[in-house]
Amino acid sequence: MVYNPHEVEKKWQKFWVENRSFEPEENSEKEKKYVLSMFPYPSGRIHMGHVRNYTIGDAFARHYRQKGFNVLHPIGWDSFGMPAENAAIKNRVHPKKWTYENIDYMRKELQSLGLSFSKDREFATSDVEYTKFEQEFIIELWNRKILYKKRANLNWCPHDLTILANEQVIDGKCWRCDTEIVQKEMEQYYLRITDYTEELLGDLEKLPNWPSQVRIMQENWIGKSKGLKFRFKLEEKVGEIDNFSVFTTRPDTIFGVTYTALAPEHPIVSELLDTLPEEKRAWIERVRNTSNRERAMMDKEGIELGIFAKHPLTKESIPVWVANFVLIDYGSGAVMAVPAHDERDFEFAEKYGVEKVAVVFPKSGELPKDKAFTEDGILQNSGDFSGLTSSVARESIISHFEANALGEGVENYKLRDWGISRQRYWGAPIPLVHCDSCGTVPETNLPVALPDDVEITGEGNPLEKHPTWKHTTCPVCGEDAVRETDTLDTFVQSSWYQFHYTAKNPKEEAIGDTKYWGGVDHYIGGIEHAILHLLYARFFTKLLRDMGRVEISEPFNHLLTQGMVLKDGAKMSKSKGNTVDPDAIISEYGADTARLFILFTAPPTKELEWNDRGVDGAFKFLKRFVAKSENVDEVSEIPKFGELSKEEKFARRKVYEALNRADEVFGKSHTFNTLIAGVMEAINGLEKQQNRDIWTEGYWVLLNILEPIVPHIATELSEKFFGRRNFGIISTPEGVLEKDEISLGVSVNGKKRGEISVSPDTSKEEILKVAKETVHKWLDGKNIIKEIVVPNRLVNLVVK
RNA sequence: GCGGACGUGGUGAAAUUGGUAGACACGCCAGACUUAGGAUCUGGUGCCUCACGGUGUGAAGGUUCAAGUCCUUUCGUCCGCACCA
Repeated sequence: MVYNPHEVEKKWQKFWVENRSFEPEENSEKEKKYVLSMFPYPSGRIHMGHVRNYTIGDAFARHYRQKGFNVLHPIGWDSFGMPAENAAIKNRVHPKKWTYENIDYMRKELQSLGLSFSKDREFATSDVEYTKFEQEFIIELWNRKILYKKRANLNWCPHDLTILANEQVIDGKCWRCDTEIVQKEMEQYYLRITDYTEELLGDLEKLPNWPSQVRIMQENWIGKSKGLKFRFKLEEKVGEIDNFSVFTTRPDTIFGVTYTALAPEHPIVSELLDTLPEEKRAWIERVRNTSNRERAMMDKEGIELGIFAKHPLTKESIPVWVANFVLIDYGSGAVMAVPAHDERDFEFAEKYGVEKVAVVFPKSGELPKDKAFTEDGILQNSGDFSGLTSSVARESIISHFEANALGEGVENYKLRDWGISRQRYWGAPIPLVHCDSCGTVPETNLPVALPDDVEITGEGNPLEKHPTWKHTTCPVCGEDAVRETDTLDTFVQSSWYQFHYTAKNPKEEAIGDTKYWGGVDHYIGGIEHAILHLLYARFFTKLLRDMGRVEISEPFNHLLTQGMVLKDGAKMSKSKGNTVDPDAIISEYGADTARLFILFTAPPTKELEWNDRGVDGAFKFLKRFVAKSENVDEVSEIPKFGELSKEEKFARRKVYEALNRADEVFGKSHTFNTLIAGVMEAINGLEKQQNRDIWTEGYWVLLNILEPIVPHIATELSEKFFGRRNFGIISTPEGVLEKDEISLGVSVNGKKRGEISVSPDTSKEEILKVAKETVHKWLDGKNIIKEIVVPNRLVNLVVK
């Protein structure tokens, strides 16, 4: 038989579509498996990263179907977002048209890979039905006060009249028009993710099947730190304000405070602004207009406000500064500064000649002169706390503050509330209406759909500029009112899409039977989503749970983060010109070759270096495998065997070892490369013998193993020889894995000196006898002082 | 700076978790069969050595009968976060 991938692949892809082969069963008694690869953004064409992502997921899905599970393996489209608007600007094509044409094209591309997706459950997040369900959630979140409005500083491009995300600001300039970005205070919508901080942090421990790397990244992102929060009383009131609070993780250094510093946005600064000399005011304004990211690159700078606060313990007078390194949205936007024990404070104090007071000293050695001593040590010059170690002092000082009502031990987090409004057209409208008499109220007539007749120029928000869209009536009082023109961050859509797939009709139901389908059993995607998407989806799951919509707290039971696909050592990208087009590979070699290469070349979590020769090797393997079918007979069950030769037994053993490895690989290690290697070993074993029954049995089993990996050719061969009866659970015959003879390495003093072959039931004494004969040359004239026999492994003789 | 991962042949990688290092492939070498086929098949292939043998998992130590695997130090590569008080 000659391998003709294109014919075979076309045939089975057609068959699968016509037979609706991959729809999950309803009301099934079977155990479920939910396999999901992260859905793609419909950018136009699939790339090798997609091929890898969906091949891995498909292998899981097909494996579990064979094992008798009811498998949900869906696909959808993350179809809102900026690229559609950029395409609209560049090519004067409507975002909707561009998006849905891309989806149609990419759907065909994915189909050509033979992926076993449910057709019924496919949807795009820009579908108006999806928008409607999402808006219902958003309104409930608004009513529950999880969604709220607040003013905040944002990156504003004065030319394009739009807010930019941090990653769209390049060197302080707009990525599109190169205009200097300013910070603009605007009203934005936020989701109160900080209400769930502790749960998001604590539940990471309930995710043992997530890579620890991802859990650690989320933990760092949440950024919990423990410390002391206390107030500095101002010596004179500023307006109505007579104090400000600070947070420190180093209460043990509190006697070393020589100044305090406020963020430029701090209320005290705003209150004093008009009274300050022109140059100081200008400096504050300038820093306020600088993004956090840029502030981080600036030198430490500040100005003295001319006001003083009282140290809570020493009662000394402490000057109050404004500094560019103090962030308004962490802690309370103010810090106590200890230049002797903090690098930033040190740098600042050096620059402005502020005094440094050392209060923590190293347990051994000298205090450094040219830098801050930031490690723990022993306290001195610290009143009653002198002599304590830093860690003890931290506890005692916090207790002292609490006992005297001066402050309290608190936990602080880096995680901020999630800003979800975007001033863009191609997104889900926030379904709120602003009414002069009723305030901001939810729209009752959902969905709030996007208007089609828009002009997209990149300047301003097209919804804002639309002549009629935003004008509506108040759903409460019926008077004229204005729609919210912000749309939702696209991460909102991808935070709950995994539940939408459980709906058997995605147009009618937001969420289906999650009692049955529960969380995703295998979630596969790129490590680049380690924080944002995966954190937001975890958050949204908890929200939906609290709204009574799902029964679970975590959406993804098992997470597999795939490595990147590289070419010539670098990530494939158009700008580098090192891309490999999946369509070209499929038309040259077929989908099965592409799938086999991708799974064989590297374990899925590692980077995969694309290698044309390797692809060729995968193709050759399939060709050779198909050619070997000449040794196989058509049967409807596995042949039975009597006495077998050594080679025949070896071949059978290799075949069943591969079968057992399949369970290990799909269930635990996910190293498909070793599974394929096992299949290759089995074929090499089969080739060393001529028994047609052994070949037939081997083919029966190996096709079963290979079907999740190379489904088209495996199904074709299975149909031809076995009527596809071999796609199910195959048990391992008793004794087939046993060896007649085992080989043991023989070492003397840990160095390998020989090898022996014995039958597995050979006694330890006999093994030692043979071993000693084999390596007698190394034993002559020496005394054996220890004999170690490791069953099935080796013999080690220790001599002197 | 902080956090994490990883260093094994010419290349991609294995190694049942402390037990015969380099499975399985790619490449390369030799041969066979062919005559234009994406060829195929057989054998060989860590390094040094004609060989006996020696040596070998980034480097250096250590623990152990035994270390790619555990510990210490060190060098290098990659990733994430980064003025978080």
